[in-house]
Amino acid sequence: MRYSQLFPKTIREAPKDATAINHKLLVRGGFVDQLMAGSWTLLPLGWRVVTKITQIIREEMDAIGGQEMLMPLMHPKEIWNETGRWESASEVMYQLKDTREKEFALSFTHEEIVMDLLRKHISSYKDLPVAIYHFSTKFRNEPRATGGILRGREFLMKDLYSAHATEKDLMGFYERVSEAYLKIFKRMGFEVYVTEAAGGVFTDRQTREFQVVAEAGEDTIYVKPGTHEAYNKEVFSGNEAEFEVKRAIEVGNIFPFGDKKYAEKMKVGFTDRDGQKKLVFFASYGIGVTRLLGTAVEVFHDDKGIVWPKVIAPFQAHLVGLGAGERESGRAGEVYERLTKLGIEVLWDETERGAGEKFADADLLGIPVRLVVSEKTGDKIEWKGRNRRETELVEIEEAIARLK
RNA sequence: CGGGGUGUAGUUCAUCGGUAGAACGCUCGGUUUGGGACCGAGAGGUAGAGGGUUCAAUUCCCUCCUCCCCGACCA
Repeated sequence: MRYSQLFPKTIREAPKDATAINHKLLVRGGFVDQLMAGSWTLLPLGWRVVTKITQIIREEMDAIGGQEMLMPLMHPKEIWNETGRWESASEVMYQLKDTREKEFALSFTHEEIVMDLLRKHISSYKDLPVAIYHFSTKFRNEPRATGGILRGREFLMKDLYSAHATEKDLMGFYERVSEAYLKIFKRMGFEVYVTEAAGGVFTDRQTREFQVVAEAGEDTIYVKPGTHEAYNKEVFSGNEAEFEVKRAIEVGNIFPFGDKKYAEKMKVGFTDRDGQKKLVFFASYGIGVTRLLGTAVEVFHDDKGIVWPKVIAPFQAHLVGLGAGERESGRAGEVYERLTKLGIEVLWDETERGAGEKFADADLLGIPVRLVVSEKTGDKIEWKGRNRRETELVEIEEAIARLK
């Protein structure tokens, strides 16, 4: 990608009202654009990062047997009435009418929709278990959208739903999902804790939250030093002296509903091997995809900009040509062509701007490796890790080899 | 929803009862090229909306709206 063609360009100053770091840096870098409170466009750079994040999640979901699909975002009132959530969740649910006065909800979750699918397509114990997931937009009537993209009224989420013939099978899978979630967040480089928490409008049962340690977090968790034992402040009832208090961002949540909460109300059953009609055991599992984007910026940045972990960076290398001789026809162009042909994602700043501006942009955008070609580099190329201070001069072949 | 703040050029801000100005950005020309470089020229505004006071309102008053923060709320 040539910087001259990238939409949009970086912005020098952060929006005046922005206080959250993810808000300032993502807007300045041109990763996101705000339409209104709690509502954001994922611009090309931001979408690249989201694509990386969703791919990591997809790999781990598929690895435990999840099947990806896509469900609608506009739901009929009737299906929400089946569980009573048209009323009980009305505060978070956007409800609307069409011109014929038919009532709809904009999706804030999909349990009811999945249950409807299951009762239509599941009839035997042989059809179970099932684990289905999708990435889609969630609409939530947040009384107060805040924290940049961390809490929106419209955001991307991965939600997984599983149905099982027995509670034992459900709990076994629940643990597998829990492990997969930890793997996902660790792959992204986060310090993550699993906490028990309250289920809100989703369930009366205790649920499990995945908390990434970050100052900007809205949640307070108690962590036992040297262990993975952690509790959300909401449900903590231990000896505070034995724990460390940390701020954290909730990036995932999993709910083992069992056969009562949804299956009973929506009559989702199957015939077991003993010929008996039984209800399915059900669970749902969510990861806030756009929240992870914001969380990454909150956790990985310095005073100059973002420092993306390699696995979710929008590009792997930021190539900068300095001086008139290093633009379109120069060596920078050759390096760009070679890297691109090898399938390495490169952002090439081939503009006529000054070095300072280009470097400032490279720091802001946070691509893991900065490559510079200039008079000073001679036949070689300058390599600088975004998380390093020092630069090094390496052979072009060496740089290419490292990026492969 | 309660409390606080905010709204003027694309952005960040200044101004002030007498019809608006800077910086950055943008356009054109030129000089530059290792940390947001420089010179010259230029475009760009219904001062959030509505109402009121006044000879005159961006400025004072009222209402509404926006966005941000705190709280309540929250997979």
